[in-house]
Amino acid sequence: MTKETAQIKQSFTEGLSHISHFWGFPKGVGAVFAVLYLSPAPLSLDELVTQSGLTKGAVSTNVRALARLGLVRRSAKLGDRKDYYEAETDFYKAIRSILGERQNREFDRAVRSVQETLEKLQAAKGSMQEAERKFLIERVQALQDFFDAIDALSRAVSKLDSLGISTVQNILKILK
Amino acid sequence: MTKETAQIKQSFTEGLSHISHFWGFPKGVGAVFAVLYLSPAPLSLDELVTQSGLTKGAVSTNVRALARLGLVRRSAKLGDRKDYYEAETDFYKAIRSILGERQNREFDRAVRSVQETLEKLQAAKGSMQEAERKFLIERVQALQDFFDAIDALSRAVSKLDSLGISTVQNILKILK
DNA sequence: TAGAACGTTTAGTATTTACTAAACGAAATA
DNA sequence: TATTTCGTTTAGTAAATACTAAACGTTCTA
Repeated sequence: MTKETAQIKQSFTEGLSHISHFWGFPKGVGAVFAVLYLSPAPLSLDELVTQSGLTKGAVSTNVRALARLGLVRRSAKLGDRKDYYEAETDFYKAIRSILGERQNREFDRAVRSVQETLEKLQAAKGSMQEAERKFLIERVQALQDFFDAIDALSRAVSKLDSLGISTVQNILKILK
Repeated sequence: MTKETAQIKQSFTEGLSHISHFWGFPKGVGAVFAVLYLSPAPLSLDELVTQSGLTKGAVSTNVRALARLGLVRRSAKLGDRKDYYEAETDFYKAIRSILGERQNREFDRAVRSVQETLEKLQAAKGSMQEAERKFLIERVQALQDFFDAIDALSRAVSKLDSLGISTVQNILKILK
C-alpha cells in the first residue's frame, strides 16, 4: 500500500469517525467501519487493530456494536478459526436495521414513560384542578400520538423493503 | 400546583430528558422542553430556572438550542422586557426544522469530507495501483450516493410540508 | 494435557461533555 | 449618569464516556 493510499484511507476514516460521533455513536465505530468498508476482503480482528490504530479491546467492542446494527457481517474462512468481518454495502438495508435496533431498545422504554404519564393523569381525576388536568392530558396525548406516528412510519419503511424495492428511492419517486 | 401534579410533571420531565439524551442532545434540552410543553402560558427564563431545577446559565444555553432547533418559540409580553418562551406543539414542523438544522451543520461538513476523499482518489491516477483505485472509487462513490439520497429525502419531506399537509401522515397514507 | 491462539471482559485512565457559580455587558429606568 | 434588571459568557468542576492494558476463559493444536 503506497503512502498516498494510506493517507487517503486515513482521512476517509477520520471523516466517518466524525459522522459516527455526530449521529451519537462512538467515534471508534465509524473508524472500524471505514477500515472494513475500504477493504476488498474480510478482515480479522488483528488486522482491524493494525489498520484502525485502536486496541484489541476497543475493536472487539466496536465491531460487535457494528454487527448488532447490521453495518457489518461476521464471516469465516475455512480452516481458520479467526473471526472475519466485512462491511455491509447495502446502506438501505443497514439503515433499516439501525432504525429497528434504535426503536426496540431505549427509545421504546422512553416512549413508555410518556405513556405512563398519560395514565397517571387519567387516574388523577379529582386530585387536581380539572382544567389543568384536561390541558395536560391533551398535550401529553399529542406527544404520544406523534411517537406512535414515528413508530408507524418506521414500520412502514421496513415493510416497503420487504417488497424488494429500494426504500428511499421509492419514497422519493412517490414524492416527486 | 398540587403535590401530585408536581410529581407527574417531574416524571414526564425525566422521561423527555432521557429521550433527549438518547437522540444525542443534552438532557437539559429535554428537561427545559418538558417544562415548557406542560405550561399553558409562555415562561420567562427565571420561571424556567425554578421549574427545571437548572441554573440560569444552563437554561439559557439549552433554551437557545431549542429555539435553533425550532422546538421552542421566543415570545414577548408587552411592557415586559423579559424573554418568554413557549413550546412548539406542531411536532411535524419541529422535526423538519431539526432535520434541516442537522443537515446544514456538522453533517454537511462530514459529507464533504467523503466528497474530498473521492476527489483525491480521482486525482491519484498513476500514483497507486489501478485495480485498488478503481475499487476504492466505487465504494466511496456508493457512500456518496447514499448521502445524496438521504439529503434528497430530507428535502422532499420539507417540500411535502409546503403543500400544507401533515408530512408523516401523508407518507403513511401513501405507503399503506 | 500442556501450550498457543483467539475474542471478551475488567479495572483503571484520559477525554469529553454539560453543568454551576459568578462575572459581565447591554438595556431600561430613576 | 447611577442603578437595577435582564440574558450571556466564562472559568472551574463533576459526571459520563470510550479508550488502553492486562487478565481471563475457551477452543484448537502439538
